[in-house]
Parts: sequence; structure tokens; C-alpha cells
Amino acid sequence: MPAEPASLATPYRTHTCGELRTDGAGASARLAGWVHRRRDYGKLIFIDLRDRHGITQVVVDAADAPDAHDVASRVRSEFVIAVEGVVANRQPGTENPKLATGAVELQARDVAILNEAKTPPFYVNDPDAPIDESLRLRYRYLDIRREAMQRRLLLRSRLVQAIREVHHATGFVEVETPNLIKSTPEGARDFIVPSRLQPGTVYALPQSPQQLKQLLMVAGIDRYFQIARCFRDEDLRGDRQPEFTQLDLEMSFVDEPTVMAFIERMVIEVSRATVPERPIRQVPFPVFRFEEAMERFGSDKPDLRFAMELFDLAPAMTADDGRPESGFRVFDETLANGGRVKGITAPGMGGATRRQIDELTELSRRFGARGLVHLSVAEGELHGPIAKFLSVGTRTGIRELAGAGEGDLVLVVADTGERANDVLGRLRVELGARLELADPDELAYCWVHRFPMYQWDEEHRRWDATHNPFSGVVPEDEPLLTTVSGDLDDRSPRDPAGRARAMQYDIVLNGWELGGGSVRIWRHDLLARSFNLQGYTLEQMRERFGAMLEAFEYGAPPHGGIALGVDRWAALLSYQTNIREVMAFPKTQSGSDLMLEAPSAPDEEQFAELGLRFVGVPEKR
RNA sequence: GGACCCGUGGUGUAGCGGCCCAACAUGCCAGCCUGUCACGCUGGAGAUCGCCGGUUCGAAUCCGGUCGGGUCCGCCA
Repeated sequence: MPAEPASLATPYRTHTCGELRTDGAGASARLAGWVHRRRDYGKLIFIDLRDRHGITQVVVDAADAPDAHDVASRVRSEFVIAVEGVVANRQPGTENPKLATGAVELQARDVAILNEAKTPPFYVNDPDAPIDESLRLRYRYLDIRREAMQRRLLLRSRLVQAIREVHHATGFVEVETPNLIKSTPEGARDFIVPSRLQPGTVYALPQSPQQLKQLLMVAGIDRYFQIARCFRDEDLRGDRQPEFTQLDLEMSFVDEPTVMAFIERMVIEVSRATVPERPIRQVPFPVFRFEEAMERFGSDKPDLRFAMELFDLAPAMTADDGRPESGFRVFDETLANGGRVKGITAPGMGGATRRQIDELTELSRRFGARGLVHLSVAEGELHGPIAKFLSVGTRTGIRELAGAGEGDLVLVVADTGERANDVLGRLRVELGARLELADPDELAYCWVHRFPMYQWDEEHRRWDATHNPFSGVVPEDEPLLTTVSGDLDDRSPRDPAGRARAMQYDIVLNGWELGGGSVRIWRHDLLARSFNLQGYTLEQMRERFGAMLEAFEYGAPPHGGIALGVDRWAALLSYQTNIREVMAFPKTQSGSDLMLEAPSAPDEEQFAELGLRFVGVPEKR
């Protein structure tokens, strides 16, 4: 990363507050910044002067500079002041090793108050003080003055800079795409912007530049990227905001391994440039098929910083003739009905209290399990409420399959395969956190790919794209893009299409989905077939993807790409799990901007001009 | 759409039927102090306990509603 510009001097300052060192001793200097703290000894006043570059101690001595001392005694926290003086080495024994500038101080000759400040509503100068988040959001400009926010926004700036550098160095073209576009079918609700020039019509804000970047591929921009703002009108979470930032990229003439290889190299370079001190757990990144990830980790975004894999207990419960014979009816019936009995081992949790077990059981219920069986290993035997029902063979088998040793706790879920994996996967995350199994510094990237192409939507009797409606199909599965009857409008859950796998890949970091992409359907005929399976009629296809379908008739190159969540990436690189911590001005869970007080009631004139009026709104604020 | 948690001087917390016209820390204001760096010492101001209603002889405290914030499920890539 290049160093900061050599000089940030301005008419108000010769140096920043993080710059002065002993080699400058004896020289005059002028600093400007905010009053971080003031220590008043009557005839002697210390002021810690702060800007985003650091803190420098200013000394104002009434004997040397009576006028400056007079001004300094009126100064308060967060006042903006300028100080002119002499850089001096501190007296031996009074250096402050906590400050980068701690060996020197500025002996003031002149102090000027540039602007006074009200007493702030919370501590700007205490990095550890807990503050209610709504207060921080309301006074975000003060919150951002605080060290932690400065650090995170700086990291984010470095991240975006590194992203741009890698792409520019690799032949990518940065292209901006419009924010006023047409609704695209990506599952989420659109934000709508009414048109004044064409009353009665609306634009949609992009959920992502998906279609536009594919059109850029048709346009011959063979490597495109953009740091793009995206909008989705869905309920918020710690990792979801209504507007967020994606690194969006697309490449032409590529197959799946080629795009993944580029992205992987880019991600590694960007990570190393942004947080060189954090180790990347494994390079090249591990690659899991979707099925495998679900089977082993119960998640399509596994946290690989710790193992604790799921295991299948059926082998310990099956007789030679294939019939289940664990001795515990719930297990046997589940297996007999085609379900799965799977488990996870929590190392060292064998001594868990009743209360802890109850909590885990309650969690499992919330995750959708009917129950949770727990077995602890003590003195070489399995213990637990249902241990007595289990046959000797099953008990031995469980211990082996679970890899459970003395003092471990084995948690078992019997359910459909899908649900058992899901519940255990969530338990794995929960246990990993409770047992602090993950190294917080480590960056564990991995790939998950080969997702099923479609999911059956019983209500609409159609095949929904699991990820992106433009994802391509794995070449050998191409013949599966059809229905039982061969008529694409006569769809059923038994269609071959249900078995088709997509050339879709997600990149995962520490248990979070960082991004997802695919090699696209670039052939016109396949695209039409896929849309058809997704239940779009010809008219709907023309209405919604007219430009794209048409463009694909003019020579679309094979292409693929990805979109990465920049907010999530910046958050994880900053040890945060809440993207609000890396956004300058985020919104609350109910979508409010507490600082600007948005959203707000519309201006009647604006509404009239657009031919709009609220109907059936409960009550205006 | 649903479940749960939180709301008390500027800030962070304590108090959870009467001991509370509310306690502690910090901040704020005033005074003193020439080597501090979370300076120290002395004194002072500052809260109708988010809001509305109910229960009760009595409510910060219990109940209902409402508003705001958060976590999670649904939703969302």
C-alpha cells in the first residue's frame, strides 16, 4: 500500500497531529485539530490535540505565553483550535509511550479557537466507552471522530483501493452502470422511483448490475468491474442493509475454473494488501461441492477455522440385512422412513450442565428440529437419557463414528437429511462460538459450488433459480433442462430439471457468504429454456428481459463473473460481524436514518407533480 | 409477518411495590494547583425513570398498549 501523501500541510497547519518526532525538535510548527483532552494546572495547561492522524501534546505556559494561556483556559473538549509553537523534546521521564508523538510536545506561542463546540452527547475521546448504537447513529459525525470508526473506515478505503489496483493491473475496465433502471428478477423487492416525465411509470433501483454487466460482455468489454451500490427492499439484519456495496465483476471467454482462479488470486492479493498481518488459513482455497458442504458442515457457508464436522450415525444403527436396529425407536423409525440420524461432537462439553443442554435443545427446536439427543462420554461409556435404549453395538459405533473421547458431548438429530444437516450446521456454529474454537485472526476462505440449478416452487408450480436466474448449467447436465413430458410449460417436481447442477460458485469467509457468481447461460436457446422452466411466459420474458434476450441474438461471448459484498468483506477484515460498523451512515433495522431522519413524509407538491397520492396508509408521521 | 431483549441526570449503569422528590461512575460548571497524559483536590448544578393508560392506599418497580433501538425466525444472495 503506498504511503500517505508526504505533506498534508495547509495554511492552518504545517504538520498533522500524528507527525511530529524528536528529529523536528527546535523547529516551529503549527497544528490544527480537535481538543481531545485538556489538563489544567492553573499556570500550566496541557492540551491533547487530535486529528485523524494522531494526537500531539500541546503545553501552554502562562510565563512564556500569557495570551496563549488565556485562550487555552477557555478551551473545552472538541473545540477546533490552531496552535503555533516550538517542537520540543519532552523532559526525561515525561515521555508518553502510548502516543506515537509521545517523545515530543508543542510548546505553544499562540493558541487560536477556530470554532467552539457544544459538549458532545457521548465520549468522543474514550475508545472503550460503550454507547447506545442509536445515539451513535444520530450523531454519526461525532461517532466517526472516534478512533475505532476512523480505523474501520480507513481499512475499508484501503480495501477498495486494493480492489481497484488488482483489477486495473489485470486488464479490467471499470464501468459505471445506472441506478435508475428497470426491475430485474432477482427475488428481492425493488425500490421504486416514480417518473415525472412519464407519469404513471416507475424506475427500479438495481438489486445488482447483473443484466447490465452481461450486456457489457455482449458489448465486448471482456473484463469489467465496478464498486457498485445495490438496493434491496427486504427486512434488515446485522449483515444486511437496504443499500449496500458490491464488487461486481464479469469476464468473457472463461470457464468455471478460470473465473474462480482469477477471483481467488484477486481475493488473496487484496487480503494481503489490506490486512497483511492476518494469516490466510489455506491456499489454494478449499473447494466443496454444495452436497459435500451440507453433508460435512451442515451449511453452504462453512466456517473452516475449526473442524467439528457432522457425521452420519446410520452405520452404527443398521443390521446386516439393512434394517435399522439401534434400539431407540425414534432413530429406527427415522431411518426406516428414509430420514437421517446425524451428529456432532462438542469436545470437552461432556460435563455440560442441565441448563446448557436445555439451551441447546431449545436452540435446536428453534432451528426446526423435533428434538436433540445428547450423549456424553465418561469412563469409556456413553451416558445420557436415551443411552440405556441403545444396543451395545450402537453405543460402540456411535463413539467411533463421533470420534468422541473422554469428556466429550455427542449431539444427535434424527430427521430428514436436509433438516438434520441444517440443525446440526447451526449448532456447529453456535458451539464453535461458545467453545471459542476459531482463531479470530485467521481468514478461512473457501469455495462452495455445484449448487442445484433450481428449487421446486409448489405454490406457483415452477422451478425457481436457487441463485441467479442467469446461472449456467454444468455442461453434462444440459440435457436435464427439461420436464418429464418434454413440454416446458407442463412442470412437475419430478422433472429432470430438478437434478441439474449450476455452474454457480460462492466464496465464503469465516462462515459468511462473501459473494456468489456463476458462468452464465450465454446461449440464447438455453437461456430461453431456463426462463421457461422458471415459469416465465414468452410475454413475460420479452417484457422483463427483452433487451437481454435480444442482445444474446447478436453474439454473446461465453462469460461469467461474481459479486462480492464489500461491506461484509470490510466488516470481517475489521473483526466485525455487523456491517453498520464499516458503513459511514447506515440505517437502523427499520430502515431509518436517525441522523437525517429519513424516510420522511413526502412533499405534497412533489407528489402532485408525479400524480401520486397515498392510499390506505395507517397514519402519517 | 412473528419471537425475544433493552429504554432511569449529558453518557454508562444500579435500584425492580413504601426505605427513592432516585444511587454510583464519568461528563458538565466554578475554585485551587507549573509536568500531566483517564492529572489531582474542593464545591455545585443536573432525571417528572421513553410515552399513554390501568392495577394499587402507594408505581422507576406490576399489567396492557404504543414509540424507538437491537438479536433471531420468516424474507433476502
